[in-house]
Amino acid sequence: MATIGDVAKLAGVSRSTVSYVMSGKRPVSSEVRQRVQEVIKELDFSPSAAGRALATATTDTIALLAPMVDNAAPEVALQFVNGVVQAARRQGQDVLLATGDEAFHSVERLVKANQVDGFVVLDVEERDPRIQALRKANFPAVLVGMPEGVNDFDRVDLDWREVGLMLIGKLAQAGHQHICLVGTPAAGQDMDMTYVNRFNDGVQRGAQLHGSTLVAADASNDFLATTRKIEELLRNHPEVTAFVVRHEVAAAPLFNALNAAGLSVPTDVSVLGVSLDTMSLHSRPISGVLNPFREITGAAVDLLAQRLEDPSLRPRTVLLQPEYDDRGTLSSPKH
Amino acid sequence: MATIGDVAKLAGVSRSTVSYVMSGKRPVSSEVRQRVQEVIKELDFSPSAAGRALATATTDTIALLAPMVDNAAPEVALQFVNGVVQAARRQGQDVLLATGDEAFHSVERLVKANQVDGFVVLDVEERDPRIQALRKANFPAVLVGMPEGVNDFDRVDLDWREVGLMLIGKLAQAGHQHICLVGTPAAGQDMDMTYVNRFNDGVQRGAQLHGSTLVAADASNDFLATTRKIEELLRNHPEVTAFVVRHEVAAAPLFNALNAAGLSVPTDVSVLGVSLDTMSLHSRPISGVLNPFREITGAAVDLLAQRLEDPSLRPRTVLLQPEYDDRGTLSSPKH
DNA sequence: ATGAAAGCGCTAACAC
DNA sequence: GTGTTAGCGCTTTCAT
Repeated sequence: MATIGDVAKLAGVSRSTVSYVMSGKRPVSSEVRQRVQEVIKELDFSPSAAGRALATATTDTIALLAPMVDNAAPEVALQFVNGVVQAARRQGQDVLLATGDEAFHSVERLVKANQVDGFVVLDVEERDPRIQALRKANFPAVLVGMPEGVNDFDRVDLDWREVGLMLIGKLAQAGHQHICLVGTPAAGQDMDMTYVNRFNDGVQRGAQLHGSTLVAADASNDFLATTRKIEELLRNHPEVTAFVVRHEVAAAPLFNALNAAGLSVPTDVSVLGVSLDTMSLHSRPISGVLNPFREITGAAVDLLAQRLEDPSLRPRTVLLQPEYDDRGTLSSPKH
Repeated sequence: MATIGDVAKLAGVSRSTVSYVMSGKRPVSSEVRQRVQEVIKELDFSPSAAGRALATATTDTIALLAPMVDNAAPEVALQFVNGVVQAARRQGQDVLLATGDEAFHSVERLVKANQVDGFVVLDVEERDPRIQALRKANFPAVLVGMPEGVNDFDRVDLDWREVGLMLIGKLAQAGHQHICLVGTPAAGQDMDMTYVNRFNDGVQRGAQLHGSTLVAADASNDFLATTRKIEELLRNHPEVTAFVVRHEVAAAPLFNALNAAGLSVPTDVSVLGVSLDTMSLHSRPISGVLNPFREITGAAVDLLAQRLEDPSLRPRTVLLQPEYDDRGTLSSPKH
């Protein structure tokens, strides 16, 4: 590979001039610029990342910490990962991916080796150990999620509380009194995800506001087990006329159980929830809100990029508001 | 951050000695080694990735090219990405992730900037442009997939032809004559994925061997559309007694259609396919083969690591053999 | 067994 | 507007 020295020699200028032509950080006469650019093309030169990193103490790479806990919906996780990568490239950044345990343990390592300029933290939990590590390292980072009382980091998320309120509100408005929430905090390891609490908060508050009665059905990533849970609930709570799912994963077993019980949607019962896309892979589409993963990841990367530009920025929180999306799974209950 | 110079000074040795203590590339007296290691601990020193990269022309980072085409099953894609990352860490490598268009266009960029040591290529297609780019760059790479006639790269994949043969064989053995293949090559953009052709090959060959009659039903990532396709097929081909799905994504709409038609599995019809895990998220588990994503990604990263050690290695192909997994969705057809 | 010094490729402060 | 040069942090050859 050609180096900046090769370019300089062939163009008959100094290496710094080549550097300045590329960065534009100081004026270069147009003839020289022209000539240098030609040589760069000719030699197919592109600066070595390592050389640049060493000189600037900057890598143009961000780390993406994505635990991808088993319990979370894999299709959702993938969209977030993909969204971050796409957004990062738009900012001229590459993405170093850490998953599983590494997502939790690599902060120190990456910081100490100066391998990345900043972090995007996915699946943030309350009292997340990564927050401590990041704080200690005093390194640019943005959290996707809203751990309580953490106001020294940039945070981005969907306003899950508002989602809960909205969904219950819609159901109450349609006349539903007895609502089943599929996927309770007790359901799995994702109970510590910040969004779960906020969503449940919104749901509780909505029920309080509208005088709805709530019952819960556990959901897991086991189709059959979840189906059984819901069938059990249908037996024990025949008064339930509506279901709310926190995400699409629970939709397939829910429809499966409803089907088996001979209940049709929305004639007999209504189903609302958060889905990933307008098109559904694993069940019929449900009314409710679309997860704005593109907006979330875009905002996260933008916040991080701004912070890299100006580290003194004070922390900001972006709370995206949900929009209701009608897919025909909501109607008024029969009497 | 401390540098190697700080360590050297504090330990009263030269920088090279510190370097050699870390690398073990030349003997160091145990007293000196001891002392140096203490200081390293004390200063919490860890070598700068950039400095090391510049000196060694090595980054300890591999690029993961994961197009994540819309059509592919996202949960499958995620497992592959995760698998590669985990395996890479075991080899002491970090992973730079490129998705979408970037997965196709970043090869030159990453190679020229010397940002990575090698590539893992996911979702390989026949006549994949990345193969050309990689060949031109003459850079270490391993393909997950088996493009025909490409024998100058390491390749790893499940033996999809054998999968097709096995599934049809199982069905034929149970007495099924009329089999529906859900998700044909015509179904989507994934028609160029190398595994699709090989799977279909195996299925065709199996049908030929056992004298089975095949019909095809298109599957897409639209639940409702796929459901309709299958319902249509059930009407037009009442003789069909068994279904084969290429992956779980098609299972949910298939069961949905079967349900609606009042057909139960395996009493009325049998269902076989490739699933991701023993536990199913979106439908009841199906008999067939489990996608050995962990073995595939592990082998891919191992091959790459070996090639990084010794670039002169001649290209190898690893074809993992499928194992049959019984989940109770296969039985003999009624007469 | 250890040290001195060159060099990896780049940027930027300092000349002019 | 351009060139010279020091230096980023590390590895490794050459001396001793």
